[in-house]
Amino acid sequence: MPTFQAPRGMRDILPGEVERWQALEAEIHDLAARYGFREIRTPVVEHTEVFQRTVGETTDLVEKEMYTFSDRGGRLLSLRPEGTAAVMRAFLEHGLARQPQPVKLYYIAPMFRYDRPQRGRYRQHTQFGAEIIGSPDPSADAEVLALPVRLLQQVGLTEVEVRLNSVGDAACRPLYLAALRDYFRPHVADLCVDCQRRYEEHPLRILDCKREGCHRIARGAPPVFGYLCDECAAHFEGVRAQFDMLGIRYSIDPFIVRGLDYYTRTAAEVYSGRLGAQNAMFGGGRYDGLAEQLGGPPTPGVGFGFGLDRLLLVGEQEGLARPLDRGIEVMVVTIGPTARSEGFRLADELRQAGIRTDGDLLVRSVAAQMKHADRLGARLALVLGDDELAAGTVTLREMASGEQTTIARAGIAPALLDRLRRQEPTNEGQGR
RNA sequence: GUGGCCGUAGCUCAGCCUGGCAGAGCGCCUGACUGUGGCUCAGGAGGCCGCGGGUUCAAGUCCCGUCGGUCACCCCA
Repeated sequence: MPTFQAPRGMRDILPGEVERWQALEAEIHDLAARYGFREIRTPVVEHTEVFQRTVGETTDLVEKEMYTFSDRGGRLLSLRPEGTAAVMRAFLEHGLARQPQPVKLYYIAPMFRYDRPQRGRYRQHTQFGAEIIGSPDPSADAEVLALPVRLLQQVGLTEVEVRLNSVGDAACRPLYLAALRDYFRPHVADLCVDCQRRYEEHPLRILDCKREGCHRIARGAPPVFGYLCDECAAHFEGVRAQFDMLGIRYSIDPFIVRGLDYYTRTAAEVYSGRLGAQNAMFGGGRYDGLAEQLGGPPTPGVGFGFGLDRLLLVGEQEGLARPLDRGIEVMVVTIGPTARSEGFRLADELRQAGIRTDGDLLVRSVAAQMKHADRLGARLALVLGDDELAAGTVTLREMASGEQTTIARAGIAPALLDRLRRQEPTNEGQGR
């Protein structure tokens, strides 16, 4: 038994699984570029306040899920639990408002939350997120949210439905909260303890409660739509119209509330039936007040966060195409010390020519080297012994057929390259 | 943070109920006459039975704790 394990809720991604990540990440970079998004990388750690002031003091995320510590200089820092606040911080810090507007940014980055781990919920997970900062128009909402939808379709998950809602803005939300309090007031005693607290702090969240009792009461609550101000109502209509235009399926769900305080107007989520309890694939929305909460000028923004660990879990269950691993193509097999040393030169030559090549690092017998070539899935073995050295040749063995030919040592790299690329397996050579 | 279930070799698991020498398959390594893999055969390495404590003549097996995983709650991606 190893003495150490990875920290709870965190895991190693080993060869075999890592290829899925690489393929997915490549797909995302490509998708984001096609939609005109540029990548941004921010530190894994931020000043704790960045999240406290934006995500909300009373949210679970800030209240009990952050990895917070003070560094040796006495600064209070946190591992980032989500991406949007950090991106906005960077936007403000570097004056990106002076770049051509709107600014379209995306990231693939690890997030940290001190949760109780289970399948699909990790203390370190990776999110793909994108933000459009600088446009208040509904088309911006539809355009960022199209990204995760297209990604899902692209990886083969076509049965996805976006759930949409509007949570109002600074103008109309207070009215709605008041209306909710009015509605829940006579029911407070019947709500769960959490919701009784929510009644005081954030009655919107009661709508989100999954407890049967609370849910039954919440079902009778007045829907937000009657309370949206004209601007918010128009915005919501605009987003819907854009979704229709793009042919993106969605449903209206007045119970989508989002667990982060910075959201205004648009709120969106997508779930998967394949994920058990941890079923949210992505969530997002508009956050027009976020920049001001960070001390910046009023700046509209909209974005989402997508859980890639969960996407891969679903993809695995759906049996989606497994990316080819980049195993070796050629194994150099040598006999005797002189050939062994020459074999190193040969292997390196092939590698520089672009061929995935391996050799013997254990001074093994020819049989063992051949066996190793087979285990690693090499297509060709190049046998090099005293005979070949003397003749200036190499014995080439097709592993699949066992067919052997003698070829010249000189100019071998181009010859092999041609041979390998000419009769590539049909599904190789695309999508990287 | 709450409750349930589960931790035995690198992997998948049997053994636990009913305490008595730690096992299988796969994988890994070596060999089967001189320089050739896959199939087969033979051999080998590898386990503080997650960790700690308790009960017992004796604990992988029973009890408690703890760490980790998992399911649900909660929360969320």
